[in-house]
Amino acid sequence: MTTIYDVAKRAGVAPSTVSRVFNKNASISEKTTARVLQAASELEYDPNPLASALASSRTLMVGLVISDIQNPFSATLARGVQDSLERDRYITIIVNTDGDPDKELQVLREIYRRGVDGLIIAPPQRNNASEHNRYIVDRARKNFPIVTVGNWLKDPKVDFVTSRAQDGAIAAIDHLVGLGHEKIAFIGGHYTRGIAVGRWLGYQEAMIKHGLPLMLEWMVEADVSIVGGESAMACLLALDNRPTAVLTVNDLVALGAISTCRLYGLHVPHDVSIVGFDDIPFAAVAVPPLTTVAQPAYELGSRAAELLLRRMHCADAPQQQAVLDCRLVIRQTTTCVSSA
Amino acid sequence: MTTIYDVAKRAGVAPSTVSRVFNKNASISEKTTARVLQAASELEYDPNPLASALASSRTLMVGLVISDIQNPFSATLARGVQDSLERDRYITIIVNTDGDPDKELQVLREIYRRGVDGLIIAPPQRNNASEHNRYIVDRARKNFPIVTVGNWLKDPKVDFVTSRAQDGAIAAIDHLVGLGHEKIAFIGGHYTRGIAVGRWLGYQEAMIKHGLPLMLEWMVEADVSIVGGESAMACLLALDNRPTAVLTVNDLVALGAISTCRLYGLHVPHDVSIVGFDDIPFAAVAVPPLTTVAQPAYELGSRAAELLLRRMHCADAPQQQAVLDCRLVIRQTTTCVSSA
DNA sequence: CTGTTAGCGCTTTCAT
DNA sequence: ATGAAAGCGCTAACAG
Repeated sequence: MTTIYDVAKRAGVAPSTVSRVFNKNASISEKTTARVLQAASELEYDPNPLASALASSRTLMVGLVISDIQNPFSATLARGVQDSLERDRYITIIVNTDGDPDKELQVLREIYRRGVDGLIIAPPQRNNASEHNRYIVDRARKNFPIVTVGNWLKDPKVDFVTSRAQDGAIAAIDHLVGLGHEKIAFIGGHYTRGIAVGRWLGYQEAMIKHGLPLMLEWMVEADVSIVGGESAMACLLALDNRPTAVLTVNDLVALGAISTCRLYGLHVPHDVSIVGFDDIPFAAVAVPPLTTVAQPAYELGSRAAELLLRRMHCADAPQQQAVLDCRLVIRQTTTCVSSA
Repeated sequence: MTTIYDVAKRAGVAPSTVSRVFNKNASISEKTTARVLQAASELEYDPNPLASALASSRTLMVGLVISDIQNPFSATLARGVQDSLERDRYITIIVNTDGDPDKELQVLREIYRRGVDGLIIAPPQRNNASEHNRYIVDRARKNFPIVTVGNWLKDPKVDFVTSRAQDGAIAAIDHLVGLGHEKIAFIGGHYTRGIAVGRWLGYQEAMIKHGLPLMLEWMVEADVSIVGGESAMACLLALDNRPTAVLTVNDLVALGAISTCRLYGLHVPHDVSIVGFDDIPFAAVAVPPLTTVAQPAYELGSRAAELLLRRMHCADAPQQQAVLDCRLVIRQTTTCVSSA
């Protein structure tokens, strides 16, 4: 293991000079720089990140908190984060909360004490009074860089990026209404989850706008997974007053819902129209190809990373935010309401 | 920030004693332990992992090298790794290689110099003479804990876990032959990729076993993605002598292949039977539901983590390995060959 | 069972 | 522009 001292000795300079050369922050003469670099390469010197971290309290690590990496949306977002961050030599530590508030707080703590330089939380829990949101805001107020995705914690120290999911949901309902649907249900995530809120609101807003009834039995909470979609759809189909169309909180749920329809001998879209959310890669190759509200998952991640980088450079910059558009992708799970 | 010295002073003991209490490795009297713990909690002491890492060269971090977290198989495997590792307070650093050997070597280096305590590589490149495989084996021989998944580097210092993918591929071909197919193609990953090799071999072995021709034009390499499957299938369909069935290297490719079939007006399974590999969550809800060789992705990950943990505890344990079974899941993308 | 004493390898004032 | 020196907070011999 060759250290900064070895290099210093060989180059005939002080250790601090070597440090400066490698961190290119102070001004060092061309000549010295060259000598140091020469010595370093001869000795195959490789700076030790741990020592550096201890001395400077900068680790070049950032934490990414998501609910589950197995969700394609999260995975794509994670790639967006990682790809942007690695250009600046940061590594990303991904932790899963499984949507459990307790676990979220726990991983948040763990990752924070590990000394990450910043945090991306996608999405944070929704309840602003909750212990972990207080935890997050506390850190942010102490100038610890945090950006949230999909849900803003309403504190000027917390940067955030989000998509216009609410508008996306409205576009979906508009589309459905345009096809003649009036009995439109919504399968949402558990209401406490942050990222789903815009979808709930968009659904409700659009229904009201069109003068359609907001029926409690048509708004069902589900796990945001294939299985969750399956059982939620089963509930809907058990109703006397069945909806003719349903908007779902994400594509996984939509796929599950379609699967249940098939199980019940119902044809999608002729008997039931279904709209998903996210436009994960499988949406396009599903059968029928899924009509869905596309969210820019990768870009949400990369933008979050960019905001975080800027914040880490400059702790007292004004609050940052980025809001990206969603886009309704009409494929083949939606059609005119049947006259039956 | 309260340090180990603060706690030591308050408890009236030496710093090293405090350290011992927190690492529960040495024997400390009940009484002292209690006093230290008391003092620590009063001061809200939280050990600094960075300092600990520098002093002990143990970081409680392990690296997980995969090709792409967006592949559901990798994502599930990653959860298997993370869930097992976090019980022992390790964090997992996930890096993607995108199947690029250069990138693999680069991330391997980066992660290694960060001081991870061990490495899981899933899968490593196949070429044993390649620079990065030499790199891996070198580290392992110097007692750096490494376990590979899906491909063994043929060195006794490298532990590994794999699945009987070859048997799985054989079972798939047996199934197809049982349905009367003789013109069976294979869409594989790029041949240099590690994990795909067993599938190639299984396909070939089974074809030979059944006395069926191994035609070059029926063995096509593709990106292991939906898009890769789409174009590979297009190649197959452009052939004069079209296969009636195809085994694919994974479900993504299978889904892409099915999509292309539909585009060409071909019915799956009546015109073409398709078998996937992995049994990702989408396989079951695909239409038609995908016949596929299920791999225990999560368990591959968790077993890899277990082997790694053991290896990290005991550097000179004998070589470890775990081989898990695959299982053919027959759904609805395979049927008897049509007499047409 | 516990204390003393050196570091781990780098950064960072403070000088010059 | 560069050097000297004092840590960052913890661990690990070694000694007793």
